[in-house]
Amino acid sequence: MTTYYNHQKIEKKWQAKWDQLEINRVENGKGKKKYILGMFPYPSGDGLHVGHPEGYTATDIASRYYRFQGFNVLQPMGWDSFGLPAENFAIKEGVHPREKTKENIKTFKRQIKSLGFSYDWSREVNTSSPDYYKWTQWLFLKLYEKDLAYKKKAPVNWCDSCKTVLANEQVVQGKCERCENDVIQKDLNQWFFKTTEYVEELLEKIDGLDWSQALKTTQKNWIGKSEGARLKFKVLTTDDQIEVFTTRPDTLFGATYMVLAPEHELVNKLKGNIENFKEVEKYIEKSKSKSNLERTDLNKEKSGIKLKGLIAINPANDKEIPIYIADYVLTNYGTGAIMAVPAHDERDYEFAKKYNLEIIDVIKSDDNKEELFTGDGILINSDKFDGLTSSEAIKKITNKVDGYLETQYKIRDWLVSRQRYWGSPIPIIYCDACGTVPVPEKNLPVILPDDVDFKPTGQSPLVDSKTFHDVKCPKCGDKAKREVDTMDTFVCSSWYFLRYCDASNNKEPFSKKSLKYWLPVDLYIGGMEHAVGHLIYSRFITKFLRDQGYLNFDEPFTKIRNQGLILAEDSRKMSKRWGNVINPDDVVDEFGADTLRMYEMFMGPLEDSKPWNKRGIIGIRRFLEKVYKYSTNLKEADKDDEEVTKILHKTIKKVTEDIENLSFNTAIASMMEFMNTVTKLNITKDSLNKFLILLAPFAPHICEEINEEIGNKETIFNNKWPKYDEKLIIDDKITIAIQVNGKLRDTIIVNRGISEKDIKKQALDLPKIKKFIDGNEIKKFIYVPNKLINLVV
RNA sequence: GCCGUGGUGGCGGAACUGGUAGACGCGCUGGACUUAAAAUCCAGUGAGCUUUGCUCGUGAGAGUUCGAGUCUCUCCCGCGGCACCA
Repeated sequence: MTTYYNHQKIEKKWQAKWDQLEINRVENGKGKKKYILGMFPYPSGDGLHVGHPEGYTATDIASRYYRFQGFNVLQPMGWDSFGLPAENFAIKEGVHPREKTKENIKTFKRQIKSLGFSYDWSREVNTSSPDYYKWTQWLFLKLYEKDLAYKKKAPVNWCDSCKTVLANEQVVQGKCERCENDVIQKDLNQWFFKTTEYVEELLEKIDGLDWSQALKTTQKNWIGKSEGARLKFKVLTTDDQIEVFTTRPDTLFGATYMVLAPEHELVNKLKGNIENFKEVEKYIEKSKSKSNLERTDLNKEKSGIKLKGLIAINPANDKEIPIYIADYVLTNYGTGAIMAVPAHDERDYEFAKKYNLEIIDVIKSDDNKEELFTGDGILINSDKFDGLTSSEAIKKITNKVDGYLETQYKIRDWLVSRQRYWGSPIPIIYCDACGTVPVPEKNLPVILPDDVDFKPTGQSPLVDSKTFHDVKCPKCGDKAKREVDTMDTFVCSSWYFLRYCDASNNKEPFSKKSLKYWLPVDLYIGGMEHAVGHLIYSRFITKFLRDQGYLNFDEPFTKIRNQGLILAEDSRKMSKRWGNVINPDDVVDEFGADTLRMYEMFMGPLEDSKPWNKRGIIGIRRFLEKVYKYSTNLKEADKDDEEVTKILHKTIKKVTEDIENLSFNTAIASMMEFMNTVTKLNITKDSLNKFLILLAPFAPHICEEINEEIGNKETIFNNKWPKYDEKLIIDDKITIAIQVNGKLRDTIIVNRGISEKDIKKQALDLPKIKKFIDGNEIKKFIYVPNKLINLVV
């Protein structure tokens, strides 16, 4: 490729100059603000992926644009640098995770810097540095103080390949998100954050946010609210009761049997009453051995076993009904037991058919005579409740049987402890005498020790560290032991956006004042994969800190956009396995950062996934060459002719609006149109300057270079964003489309504002139109001013 | 299954509240420059046909309308989320 401009030279030159001028440095509290944020990367050993520059270019364009508009813009960058890959690398290669992480960050930083993003690097954060994780530990202590961090023995997700527990959010389709190993359930004593404390607010406030519908529903589904009632069923000849949660108390008269989860405590408690306990035990063993995936496989036939000798009483009609256990009932949702209404629930219906159980219709379906009807309707066979609608009956029947209305959620508390090394230590000490004792704030940070063996054994490697593990109790001074688990890396990333506001504060995690000025984040761009993890956690932490008086807003991220995946040329995901990965370094080398930035923005809408196309990059490079060539050879006009003025103002308008809407692809298209128009013409230097400012957020290096070459003294980024004049965009001559019966037949050019009478006359005089009307009577004449005419004959 | 989202040339994609479908870019075709090529520049480029022009055309089918890529209904397909959640 011939190069008309030397991108390697000028991009380096301006990056150094901007650094030297510190033009991207921002101060707290100066004028109107924008906080524009891209999700900080995990600095992996593979280096930057072309997906990173996509989101980061988008935030950079927005940041530069708002600076041109006079805003004080915070656009920071940092490293989400704790985590498993560095530790696994350490196990394999014997390099300490700290060293490996340091090296990776260095590579990432070089790569990111080569793209010319306008970050304020003085605010760089690094979650694995003690200056940072000190405050992650502080956050833990604050949550602990308020009982929102607690330790509990519970069935948890365990990945036997990663040798650690996982949060629910890290289990995808029953598999470990990281290594795709089957996740198994284990009863372990683990630390949790009580996200459920804020569940109602987390759900409710989603609607008010400027997020994509997809993101909103994903998060709502994850929270999984359902409203229903809690009802109790007596178990005959015992003092026990079975509690169930149901969303359909209106169908209670149709409950013909009950089902317990195999793990339900009553099964063991009442084993003396169960005549076939041997068989039952066998069934329980069998379902325990099934993986999560098997158990939740929808296609499999339901199985279960009757608990012989146990009879429950339907509280609505005092009927005796049998009790089963079946693994289609989950132990960790609701009460782990259900009332089964086969006439009005698909699963119960299937089960009842298989085991020949009674089916009683209690809701009249509209018209169909099917046995199964799952909708709402009018009650029948329900004694005095007959004739009520479902919604009326829900309350009344619940009241009658002394139940109560209840809301259930799918979301669980956040499991935050991990049995691995490369994470923030949990600031807790266990003392035989005093119990669980939090590390006093003044003793933070609890430093991650070096005398450990990284080999994962299922216990945290910190267990082996003499310097770390054995400690004095802060309360009584006796021998005590530290908590050896570390925190989930998502704890670190749940508050990093706060730290940027005050990144070098060593007295507190952030000053209230700095948060008050910068937050909430005005625009947050990142991948959709964080919909249920990071974004829920950050919202939870924000609400918690608000309630503790540290900040004064409810939601951290007012507006989120999720950049789409960049696929490989073969439309598959880029992957080392397929050998189709594009390295941004190569693209920057060959075409330059400006070209890469603009190409990624030109590929399509930000939120769509789109395939890479090597040829497509050339189009952008050609465009930039054209701009460079044209600008540096410009024969200045004294005055712009009308056509130039018009296209310039049109372009200003389009680019301005498109940046605000993050429609970067069409903004670029309009700048190309501008160039296509003016290359044949001479324009004034003033107009050229304006155009260069429009382009500068997209291609900062080349615009800065041209700006200098055409004799402007100051950096282009000291300018104001150009304004457009709507009046100058309007054409005097306009093209009117002429349709006959809705079909385009001709167009005419007329003066703007022509009267309906005049244009009708002109239109009817057109030979083509005459031909189509052909003496027929005109039934209707439709005129859309300055646009079109439709003649109906 | 439920929820969300999308389906437009050879390709990536444009089209504001219904109003000239295919902007912009890639590719392709022809031409200029060149010994030649690359690069660059100019022209063309949805399909079909009986080619001054006409017909068809935005996943399929119906509807509303003077007029539908855009609105309504039914269906098909892709992508993403949840999924035996009671």
